[in-house]
Amino acid sequence: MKKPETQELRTMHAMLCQAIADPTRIALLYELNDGPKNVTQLVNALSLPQGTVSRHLKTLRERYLVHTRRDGSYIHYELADSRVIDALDLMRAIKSDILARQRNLAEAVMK
Amino acid sequence: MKKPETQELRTMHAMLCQAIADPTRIALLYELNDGPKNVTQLVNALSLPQGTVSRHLKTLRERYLVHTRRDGSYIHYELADSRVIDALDLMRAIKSDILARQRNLAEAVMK
DNA sequence: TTCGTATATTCGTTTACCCATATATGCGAT
DNA sequence: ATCGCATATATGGGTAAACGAATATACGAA
Repeated sequence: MKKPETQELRTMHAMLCQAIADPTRIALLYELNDGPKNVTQLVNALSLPQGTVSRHLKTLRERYLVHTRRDGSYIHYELADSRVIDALDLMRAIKSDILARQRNLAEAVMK
Repeated sequence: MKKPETQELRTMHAMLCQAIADPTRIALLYELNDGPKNVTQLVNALSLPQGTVSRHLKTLRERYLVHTRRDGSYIHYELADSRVIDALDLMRAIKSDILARQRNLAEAVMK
């Protein structure tokens, strides 16, 4: 009864995951989780070159994880689906557990 | 009160996400979600070259998303943390919604 | 020891991504 | 039209990661 995902669907799945597989884009997504922001605000918040921010926003846009709303000369970006934050939080929790386990291991070795 | 993640932590976060950003590894993780399997079983399940499977398993191992148990000449792989499946499911749900929206859009244009 | 199966790794190549810098475009104001 | 700011994209270079094919290692059985 379990139908296998086609290769194409899995590739799309992977492309979506790839979108969140970069430190800058992770930071951008969390920033946008606080509310819509324009590019300049994101540049200031992350202290990154404007070109870099725009490039990563393009990646997120192309994968439909953010969308834009023009307001005069500003373009406001916002999260398209807050579940991406849930997914990021899950991965972050996994990471924290891995780190905690390694810390415990290190302590055990020290004694 | 919100402490910013260090760059290093965010990089680790991204490395974990990168681990799930490949179609083959996604397939491997879902396979392992059904229960532990050895490499040959995974090779047969996914119809991929053994070298390819081993290489991707190494990636997952290095990031602590799977762990191994040797049993005679077999090495059984199992999920280290089932939350990674939850994260993958979230991303898959997001993907499905994107596809549905595009289908609706296409239909609307047709009429 | 040798053989056969299971798993891992190496090699060479290609593809894809990241960054920084520079340049281009879009829009409001003058 | 031009100026200035906001945003986007193009270019070039470095690095990482993907693949197939081949080879190496680990283990059990004989």
